[in-house]
Amino acid sequence: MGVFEQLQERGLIAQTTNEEKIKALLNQEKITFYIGFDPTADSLHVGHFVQIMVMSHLQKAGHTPIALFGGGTGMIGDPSGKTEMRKMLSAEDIAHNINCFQKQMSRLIDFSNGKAIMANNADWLMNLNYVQFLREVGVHFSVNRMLAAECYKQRLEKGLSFFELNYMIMQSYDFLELNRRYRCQMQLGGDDQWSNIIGGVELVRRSDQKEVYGMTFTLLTTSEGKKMGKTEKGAVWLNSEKTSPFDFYQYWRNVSDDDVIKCLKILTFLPIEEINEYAKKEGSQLNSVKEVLAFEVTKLIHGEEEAIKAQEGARALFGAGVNTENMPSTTLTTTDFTDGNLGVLDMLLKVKLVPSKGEGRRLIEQGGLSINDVKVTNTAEILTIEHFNDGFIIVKKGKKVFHKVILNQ
RNA sequence: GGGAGAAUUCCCGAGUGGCCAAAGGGGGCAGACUGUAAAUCUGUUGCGUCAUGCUUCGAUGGUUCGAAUCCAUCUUCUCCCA
Repeated sequence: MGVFEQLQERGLIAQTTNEEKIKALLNQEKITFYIGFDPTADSLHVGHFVQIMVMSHLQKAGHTPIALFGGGTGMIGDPSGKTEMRKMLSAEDIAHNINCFQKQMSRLIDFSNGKAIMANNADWLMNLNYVQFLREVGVHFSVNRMLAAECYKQRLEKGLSFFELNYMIMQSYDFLELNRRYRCQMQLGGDDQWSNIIGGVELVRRSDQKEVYGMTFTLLTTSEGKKMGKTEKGAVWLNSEKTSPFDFYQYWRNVSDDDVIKCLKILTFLPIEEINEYAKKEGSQLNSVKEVLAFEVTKLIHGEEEAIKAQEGARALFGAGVNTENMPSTTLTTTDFTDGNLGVLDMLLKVKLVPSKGEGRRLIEQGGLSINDVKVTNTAEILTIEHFNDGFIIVKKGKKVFHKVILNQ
């Protein structure tokens, strides 16, 4: 089975510009392909993870990935599917973000010995001559067709600036440039990038008369159609400082039944046969499959050691034993106390379990807070140093959020 | 350049002088039920030493006993004409 079929079987492929040709290329030749990443934050998130998995699959099949960072396009921001214009990032932010991306990506992609390439489109976009660019590249684009593109429709209702309309052209130009520099033959991306990818494919054909290809993958959405990897607190990040391995693990541990198999296919390297076995399970049996998913995904991102820690931590909390070792924690010192006392509400606020005292109060009133397994009923409850005789207390918020509060005397 | 309209609490969206911390929905949080799932039901959702206190309705000033609601200026956005 070729790598194309593998990707297909895992449900990764959404659209292709020419399925037969791409299949032949991927299965029989060694090609160079690229995926673009917009440096809008200082960490990759789950959405990027899918792209990286695909890169990795293809790299293992002998192809050469180019990770293209949008240092230049990031100066504009992709309007696709957005209802509002993105706020502009400064050049310094972008450089910093790219740096962070590179570090994280190196975990999953082998960049040694030219097995993969990193590029930054700022290298060619920033020095473009406007008139020359319009003459060479601009002539190949039809505004009529661009406006008809699905991704701009939403924006047309709310207003779209010329500034943003150029995003597509710049991304297309990237393909042309990468084709010239690295003989890159294929662009991959999330399904929301389809319009932009086609733009590039057409530009290369018109400008250099070369045949190149594009392919998109399924966006990782929940069964309800929402983008996956978002929580109320924002995105689920791959950076352990922004999303702890424990929380990361818990995110996957808690996906809904309908999404488990899909996630296993897309986000892990488990053999498809094994996944198909899991897919036969039903009902509450699926619960254990979620554990597999959470473990595997955490292992890929944070390493096996962290994954084991997270798993043990979670099992201990939700199971019988009391293992508090790997729980998220906050350390307080005696200076956080006044005369050896600390109100529960203040404590909750200090460890950021709650954004305001009002919310903490409500939490307690509704019976959602326990300390060391004892339900807190009084909002005015005072914690003293004695509560920390073991050196810490276990705070449980709701059913799933555990936090260890350590006292550093 | 000319004309019309809009800006409300996390989001959508009511509210057009006091009864407005502001309807309703979404989302969030908590409780019940469960499988650390989904669905459902219930409560809750500006801040506070929470008993009548404080700060919110694009910004700044003004009118008034009293404004999210009226007036002026400004900012941003949408639409129509050029």
